[in-house]
Amino acid sequence: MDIIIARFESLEESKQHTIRQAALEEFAVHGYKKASTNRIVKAAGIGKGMLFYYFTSKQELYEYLVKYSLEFIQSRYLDRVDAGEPDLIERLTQLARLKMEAQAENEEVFKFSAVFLQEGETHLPKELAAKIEELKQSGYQLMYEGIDQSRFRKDADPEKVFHLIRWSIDGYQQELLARLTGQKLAEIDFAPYWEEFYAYLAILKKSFYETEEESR
Amino acid sequence: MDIIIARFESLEESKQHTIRQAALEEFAVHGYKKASTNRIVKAAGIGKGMLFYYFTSKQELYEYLVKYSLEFIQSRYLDRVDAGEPDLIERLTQLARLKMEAQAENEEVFKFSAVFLQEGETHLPKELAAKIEELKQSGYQLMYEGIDQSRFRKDADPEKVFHLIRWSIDGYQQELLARLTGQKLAEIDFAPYWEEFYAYLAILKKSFYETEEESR
DNA sequence: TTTAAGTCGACCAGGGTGGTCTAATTGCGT
DNA sequence: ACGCAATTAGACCACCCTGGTCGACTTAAA
Repeated sequence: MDIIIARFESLEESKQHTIRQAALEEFAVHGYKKASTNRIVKAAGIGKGMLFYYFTSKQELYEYLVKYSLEFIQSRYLDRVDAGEPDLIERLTQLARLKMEAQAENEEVFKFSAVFLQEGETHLPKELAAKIEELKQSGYQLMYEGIDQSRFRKDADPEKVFHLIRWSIDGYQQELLARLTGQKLAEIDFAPYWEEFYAYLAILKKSFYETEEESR
Repeated sequence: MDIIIARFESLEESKQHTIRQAALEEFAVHGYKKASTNRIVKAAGIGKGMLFYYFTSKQELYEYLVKYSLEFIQSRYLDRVDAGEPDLIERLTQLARLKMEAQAENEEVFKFSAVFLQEGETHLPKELAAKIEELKQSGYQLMYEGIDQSRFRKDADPEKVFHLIRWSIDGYQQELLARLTGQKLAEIDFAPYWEEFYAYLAILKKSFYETEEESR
């Protein structure tokens, strides 16, 4: 099989990209079972024969895409996070910024990953399923580990404050993404949104962190 | 057509319910196009002929379900909200509680409504599309209108505080629903969750509302 | 000119589709 | 007890789309 995938990998990058994006989108929208190889080749602008020349089967194509996505998310997103940052808001801001950047670079990968994370081990060899679990774990740690909760206001359960801050930031991110549907992420000037975002963060800090002027 | 749907409506309620739930679930999971009438009749335990005896076509079945869901959401959820409540947290709490109750009563309706809200006007006569728009509008008003923002802390943009509180509450609700997947909502004792929820609300109030003891 | 890699899309068998129809059963009015 | 109409089941239909194959054709290198 590697012999065959090699055929795909020795294509010029732009062609690989076209095919990959078409396939990622098809699987992202329809899931494994209902994805259609016919639609993929049409969207990619290649003949049916080529897809099965590059990949022996739908299954193999799917596995290739999962592998590709895992590597992309790892290298373009998770690896760039500074896990040493103890301040929750700083950490989440970093996560948000890096995720947004990675998403702007290849939105389909993230949409597709939502699908295979949800579809689970079906259609996948355990070797790949294990890698997915690894990634999940890794993401979880990046979000929850090594946060200094002593900065939160003392009159509230820090665990809960932690969650409230996370939900707030997720909420903003989600709403922004919804507001931006239809536009190409890569072409958007995010500066004003980051400004807006920082205004929200300032309120979060004022509200949930121990205030410095308390000794007045 | 009404003549034909009447056949369905004069069935005994429990049978109507079985068929309706099977159809709601099928459309909720697969969307209009990919939903299968074969799977519906199998899940409902009736013969193929019956479905097209009660409803002339897949299309008509779909429209019936949309109509049913709109009425359900309106009467079992939106109509029960007290739009006079000016306190944001109270209002959102009410919304959350009523939605949870309605969802426990018929979860499929909510899953299905997510689908037809997203699929939009496709497969629907404008008359029904208009009703959907009405419902959206109505829900929007219930969430945003008549809120007294003067209760928020004065040192932050009330608009932003408003959003932060909403995102927090949505976040909790979403996470709870995720934690509870697989269980029958109707069989769950929500008491401990409400307690937890109120603890979050207390923190939100402490953090985002004008504190009463500021004049100390 | 020969050879081999690359490319295409018509084609295949199989399975699923929404919808129809026949034939059997049931229930009711008499 | 009879007959008629309402109800029911599922075999069946023509059609469409599926993943995958294959032979014909082009290109490029040797």
